[in-house]
Amino acid sequence: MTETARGTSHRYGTRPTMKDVAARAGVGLKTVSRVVNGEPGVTPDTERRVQEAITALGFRRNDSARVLRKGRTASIGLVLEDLADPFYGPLSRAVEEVARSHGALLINGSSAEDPAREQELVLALCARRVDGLVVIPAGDDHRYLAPELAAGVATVFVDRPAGRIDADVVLSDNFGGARAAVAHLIAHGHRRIGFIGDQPRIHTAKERLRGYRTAMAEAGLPVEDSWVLLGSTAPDRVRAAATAMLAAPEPVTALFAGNNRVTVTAVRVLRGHARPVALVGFDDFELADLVHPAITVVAQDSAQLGRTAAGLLFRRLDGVDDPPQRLEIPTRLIPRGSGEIRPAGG
Amino acid sequence: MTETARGTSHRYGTRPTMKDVAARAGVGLKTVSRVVNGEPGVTPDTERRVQEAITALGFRRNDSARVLRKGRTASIGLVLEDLADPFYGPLSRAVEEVARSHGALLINGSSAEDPAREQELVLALCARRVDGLVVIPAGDDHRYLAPELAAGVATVFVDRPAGRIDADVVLSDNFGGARAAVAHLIAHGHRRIGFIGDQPRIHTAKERLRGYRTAMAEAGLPVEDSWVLLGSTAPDRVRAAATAMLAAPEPVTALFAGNNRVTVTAVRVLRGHARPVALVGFDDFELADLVHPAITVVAQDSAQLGRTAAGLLFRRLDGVDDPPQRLEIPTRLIPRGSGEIRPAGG
DNA sequence: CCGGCATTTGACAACGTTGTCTAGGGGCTA
DNA sequence: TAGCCCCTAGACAACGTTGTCAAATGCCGG
Repeated sequence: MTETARGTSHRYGTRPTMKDVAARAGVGLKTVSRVVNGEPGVTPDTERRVQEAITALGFRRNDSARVLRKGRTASIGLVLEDLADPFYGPLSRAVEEVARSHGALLINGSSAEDPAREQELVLALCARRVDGLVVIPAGDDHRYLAPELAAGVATVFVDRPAGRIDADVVLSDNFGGARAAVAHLIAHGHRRIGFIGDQPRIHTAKERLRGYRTAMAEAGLPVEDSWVLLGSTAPDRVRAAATAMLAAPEPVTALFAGNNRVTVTAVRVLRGHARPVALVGFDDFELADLVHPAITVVAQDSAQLGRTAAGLLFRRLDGVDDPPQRLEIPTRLIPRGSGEIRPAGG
Repeated sequence: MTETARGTSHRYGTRPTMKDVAARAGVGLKTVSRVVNGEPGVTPDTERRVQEAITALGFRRNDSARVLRKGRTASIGLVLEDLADPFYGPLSRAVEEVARSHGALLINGSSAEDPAREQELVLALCARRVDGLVVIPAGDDHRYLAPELAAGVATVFVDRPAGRIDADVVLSDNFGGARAAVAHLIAHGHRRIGFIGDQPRIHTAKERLRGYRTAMAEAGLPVEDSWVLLGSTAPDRVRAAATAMLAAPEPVTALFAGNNRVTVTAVRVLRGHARPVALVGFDDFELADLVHPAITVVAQDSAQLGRTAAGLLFRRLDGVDDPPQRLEIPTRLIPRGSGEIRPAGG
């Protein structure tokens, strides 16, 4: 394509390197490196010549080569379920903010709740040699990460614990939050309370279910099988289940929704329902206070989860070598009205 | 630290390399490379030995070195304003999905609407040698990107056009959407319509303002200065402005909100207001239909924006070399009630 | 005026991978 | 059985950067 000597010029699509800059400035390679990295020991005059060459050629340091040489990438990976989920936006943003404050970039990927895809993503990030990982697990077996951990990839799990390996984890108080939510409904006179939650394979779903059952048991209330729906929270399925619970001969008088998607679907179902039905949802969401009645929720601070996890990650990267920690972020019951509805005829 | 011969063993914190694997399997370096990359020309028996060594050592290919050698990183960068904004979640997810289907990872960063930070991020991504960039511009001068574009970094701008350079861009029909929204209000009898929007420095805000003015002009209606608020859309500021517009001697009877944050604030203001006031918001948001009255909005399909932009980006990466394109994604007016309110006493 | 020291500069190897090229061995054909 | 070719395998250079070390220069004190 061109017979121009390498090192003096550069072809289209080929970026100029330090060698090119050095040749143009009439200095050595290492001097360019020094200027680019702001290292001392360069005459103002030399520095100016190099800077001019850099500008003229449009040189930009190749971080791949730098990484290869230095061993650190100054980037961390974030694997979560779905960026489009409003719960993860603030979390991701918080992680990014912490990364930024440490001069690191954030690479992220969505697992779509698929364990195989989670593993694929995590290993791809390890191949890029990210310095650390923040993972919201989709799967429940993370032994595949053991070699990476041993090799020094700092890893913090968020929202759900790692499976079958010992690692740092930052969780919400799912159990306590759920228990408080259901206790709240019971305190307002409800005895027949439905629960609609995610697949019990998922830690948060399991914990929230446990909170529900515990609150019921503590009040001496039975839980009928037909009051509990676990599994996919696809709107159609949730709608059908909620409708059935409300249409039963002895209908539930209140619903506890296991996550924000379920809550929204429940609101739509209840809207078309004759009798008032109480509702408490896990996860806060924007506008929960504008719906009528305003929705009582158990709020978790997803940004705080992200901030805490990223903070822990960078402590690890700074060399802190304590045994793996398990941090829990408290949840908060926000009464707004929908949970304070009393059972009809109660 | 250790006198173990390099190449046979590896120290803690040092990952095994192909050389280590080769030594352990008793084969040559290139053979390991062949196995790792699934290249042909390796005996099943040799391959097995290599695989065993890989597993035993926990080897994972170092993509930094690979990138350095091959020139392509199989990653693209996404720079947006704020991941926590619900508008960007689906967009980001869509871009990621397209990237994934092309075997690329997504690196993203938030500019926080700060041009300097946008530039910093973009250049950092270029230094990582991402293959391409999807940028939602915060600034209005992107000449700093010219050397990168010349070097072959494919770049697509989304939501707002690039400033002072010629590049691909994917936009929503902001003008048409705003015009339709305001025309909708006018059709329902409104003559005094307020507009609250972002800083006119931002392209979308400018276009929406233009749509508002055009619709008013087309109906032969004047626009008073006090009906228009531009600039920061901080809730307090928006609340004060909306309240003032409604409390004026000749108050506006309808509001057009320039983005979803403004809409939400407006809903809160109107909720506490005596007279019914019509409202149309730009951007759809979850639960807009559950608020009372349900909020009429101009919906833009942010996922479609992301998909289109990423699609265009990968076409570029595949070598398509047309002149820069400008694609426009249509918006859709979704009447839900709040825009159909007729002016009091009109 | 000379030795020694500090400062600036550059040559060179190394990081871990992949592309190219060549060597060696086994099977097939004439 | 000799010659050829194909298939497997490895040696080596190169990607662009940074760390190490040594050379060259200039300045100081004696």
